[in-house]
Amino acid sequence: MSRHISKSKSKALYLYKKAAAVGIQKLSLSAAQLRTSATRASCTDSEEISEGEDWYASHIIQDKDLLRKSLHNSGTGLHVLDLVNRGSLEADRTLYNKLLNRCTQMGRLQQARIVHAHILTSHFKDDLPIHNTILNMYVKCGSLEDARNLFDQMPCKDLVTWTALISGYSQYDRPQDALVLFPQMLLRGLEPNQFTLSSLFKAAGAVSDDNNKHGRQIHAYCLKYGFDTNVYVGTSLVDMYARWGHMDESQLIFDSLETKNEVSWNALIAGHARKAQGEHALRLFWKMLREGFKPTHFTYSSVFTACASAGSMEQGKWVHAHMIKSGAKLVAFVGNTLLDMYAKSGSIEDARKVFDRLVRQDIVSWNSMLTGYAQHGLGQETVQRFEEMLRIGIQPNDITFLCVLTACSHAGLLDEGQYYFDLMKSYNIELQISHYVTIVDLLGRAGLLDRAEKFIREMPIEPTAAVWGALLGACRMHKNIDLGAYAAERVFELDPHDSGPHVLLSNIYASAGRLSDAARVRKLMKDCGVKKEPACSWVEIENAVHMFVANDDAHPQRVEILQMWETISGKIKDIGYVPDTSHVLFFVDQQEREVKLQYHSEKLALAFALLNTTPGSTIRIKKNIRVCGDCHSAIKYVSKVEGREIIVRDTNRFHHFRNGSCSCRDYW
DNA sequence: CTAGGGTTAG
Repeated sequence: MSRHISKSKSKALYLYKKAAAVGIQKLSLSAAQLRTSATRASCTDSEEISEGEDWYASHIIQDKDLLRKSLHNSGTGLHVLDLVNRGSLEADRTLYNKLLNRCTQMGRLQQARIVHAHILTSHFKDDLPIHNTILNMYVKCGSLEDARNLFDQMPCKDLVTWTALISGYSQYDRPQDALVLFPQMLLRGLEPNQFTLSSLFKAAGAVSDDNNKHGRQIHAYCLKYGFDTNVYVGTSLVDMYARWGHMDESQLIFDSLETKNEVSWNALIAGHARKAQGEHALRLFWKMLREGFKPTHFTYSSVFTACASAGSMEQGKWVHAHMIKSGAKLVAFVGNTLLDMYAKSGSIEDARKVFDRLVRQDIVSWNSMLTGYAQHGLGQETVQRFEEMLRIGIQPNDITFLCVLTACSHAGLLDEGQYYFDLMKSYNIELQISHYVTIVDLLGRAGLLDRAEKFIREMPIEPTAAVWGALLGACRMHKNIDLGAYAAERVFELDPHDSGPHVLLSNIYASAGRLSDAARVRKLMKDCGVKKEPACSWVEIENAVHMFVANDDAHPQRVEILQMWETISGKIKDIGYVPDTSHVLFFVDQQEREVKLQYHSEKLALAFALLNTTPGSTIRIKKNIRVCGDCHSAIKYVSKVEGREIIVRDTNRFHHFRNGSCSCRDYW
């Protein structure tokens, strides 16, 4: 008996080696690679292999229960192949499926290749379902190269084969590869099913080619064959249109869904959140609850993002309370968006509380927290927390450094900024254009305009419009006309459609009294068809966000708002406020200029907030462009005379006004 | 055997 075993053992080993060799060719692997795979497999699965040896020692394995028990252990269970090789075990479909599933679940590519090689020597070498499973396994292990090789080598393919590869490409961010497979599949006479279509829509949502041709064509196909009633297909359609930014169509498809689930709602809500339509996203969230759907982590994550973009902390708090009641754990993926919501809607303290309560902080949590400190102008705090992060061994990434550099720039920490820029090399972090922009900003804000220009000239990569734009901004701040005009020219060349540089340059001229040059730049901007985004401010009062544009005369409370500003304006002039008209570019007399200034949107929002909030409460205003010098000065005085804390969120930072001064120390 | 939704910067 024992002689028989040893004979069959050597024969099996010979076959296995041959099997591996055949597998090598089919898999386009070198023999060396496969040997490495095998070695690694035995290393990582060493426990199982020794366990396998024990089994071998205890004679022939025919007991199926014992086999099942072996597969219940952790690891891929690869050692059972040795038993097959030794002739102690018959490899049937179930066994191979179990091994393949195990490799898939654990994402073990090396072991997956070994099982594949083994199958090629068995009588399943031409079996279609088994090969589909192998293909799926490679996809789930993240190796689309292995998946594609196998796909190309399969003489017979069915719908599942094609769908598995299409879904692989769509999941791993190769939408074009997924989309080109579809017509090829149709040419071979195969028709898609709901699995194929939902993968294709996911892929199509990630590309926006000419008028989204691919996605729309597949949508038409889908309608023709009636697959759109499937909830997966329907949801992927909702998501596809949402990713293209076509929220009306997305909503239309959503409304037409016969069956919806929480994923459908999430796709729609996330779409609005991505487009910064926070109010809309929130309305949908409450509607989702009313209709009896249970929010998931995905939902909360999108809703907090929506609140962050809308700056609506009050509603964000309600949603937060709702999440706490639902008993959901504060995991990083959701917690990070919650943290960001508090930071962006003005409460760095609450953001910090969320950070401390997270189940586990990841790199995004740290980055969000640092960004929060940086945007609130807390430069020292940012640097300290960053140092703490390094001390406890958290590996920073490119975004971390961007936060820290931005913080240094905004807080005027010149030396620290340069030090951290150099430090990036020792953390092996690739310097990106945004890091260079921040350094130009850092030098420029500090008034070192020549050094900033020299830095740009010596950059190892080609400067972009953003780099010159940072220099231009610094020139405006320090009123350097010549260099500013030069920087502006570079920006016009590199990005002719941005209104920012035109506005900045005309501001530079205007503040130097060169009003005809200012007007010339304005005219140039108009002639080139460059459009300036209208300036707006928002303020949240009792769960509703109110919007204001400059010189708003359509507002229902218009008269009261203007009266309120008159009163305030008088009060702050009494304690020293002098309207600064240099930020206004119109050819008007002094009196009229002052009128224009008074109606800047943040002033209207502030007056409205003073009318509609209780005395002493904090006022939070959001702006879509930078606050002008005059408004900044006026708000400082208002914070003093009214005894209010006023928090203004700019496009890139926060201003905390309290008792006559601002957290930015007039440096922004 | 094959399918859909979520985070940080600028």
